[in-house]
Amino acid sequence: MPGDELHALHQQELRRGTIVLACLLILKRPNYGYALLDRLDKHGFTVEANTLYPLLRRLEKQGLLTSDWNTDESRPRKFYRTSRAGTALADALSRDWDEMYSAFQSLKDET
Amino acid sequence: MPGDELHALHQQELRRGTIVLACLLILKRPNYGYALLDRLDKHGFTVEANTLYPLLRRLEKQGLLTSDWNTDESRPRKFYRTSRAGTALADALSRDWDEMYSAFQSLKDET
DNA sequence: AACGCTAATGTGCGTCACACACTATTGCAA
DNA sequence: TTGCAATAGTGTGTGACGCACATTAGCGTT
Repeated sequence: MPGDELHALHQQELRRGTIVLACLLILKRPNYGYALLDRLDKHGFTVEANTLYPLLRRLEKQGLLTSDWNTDESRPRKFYRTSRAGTALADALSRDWDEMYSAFQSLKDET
Repeated sequence: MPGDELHALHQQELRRGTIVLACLLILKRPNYGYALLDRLDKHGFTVEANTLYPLLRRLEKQGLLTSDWNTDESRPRKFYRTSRAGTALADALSRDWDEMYSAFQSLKDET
C-alpha cells in the first residue's frame, strides 16, 4: 500500500469522532444540515454530505440533538439543535480531548 | 441508552486512531508489546492487550513497524520498532492532530 | 513435585462510524 | 423549460476496536 493511502487511512481514523463533537458544539445555535457542512468546512472539519446526514440522525436518535422542520420559507429545511444531554456530552468530550492533548504533549516531551 | 454508556461510546470514537500515533511515537525506541501496555497506560492511553496485539501486527504488515524476537533472555519477547515510513507517518499525523487542535480552538472561541 | 500466578502473545466474533456511490425533490436562474 | 444547485436521504462495504477466549512458559509457594 502506497504511503499516501496509508496516511489517508490513519488520518481518517484519527479524525474519527471529532465530527460529532464539532457538530454538538456548533449546533448550540440551531442550524440545518446543508449549512452545517459549510460551517464545519470553514473550521477545518471537512465532511461529505452523505456522512453528515446519517450522523445527524444518529445523534438525534441518541437524544443529543433535537430537530424541527422549518416550513416558513419557500424551501423546507430541517433544523437541528444541541439538546441539554448533547451539551453535557460535548462538555465531557471536550475534557476528554484536552486530556488526550496533554497525553501527547507528555509523549513528545519524552524524546 | 443511559448517558454514561453514550459518553463511553463517543469517547471511544474520539480516541480512535490516537493509539496508533502513540505507538509510533513510543516505539522510536524498541520495545515489546506487554511493556508497551504499561508505557501507554502511564501516558494516559489505556488499551486492552487484545486490542494492542492485533494493532501491532497491523502496523507491521503496513511497514510502519519492524519486529524481532529477542531470545537472549529466558522469556522470549517480540520487540517492535518504528520504521522510517512509520516515523514519517507519525510526523504527518502529529501535524494533522495539531490542525484539529486549532480547529477546536477556533470553534470554542466562536461561542 | 504439583499447583497456581503472572508474563507474554495470540485468535474469532460482533459492533459502530465513516466513505463511496447512488437516489429524490424542489426552487431559481439562464 | 431546461438545467443546475440546494437539501435531504439510503444501501453497502471496510476497518478499528472491545470482549471473551485460548496458549505457552517461567516463577514462587506449599
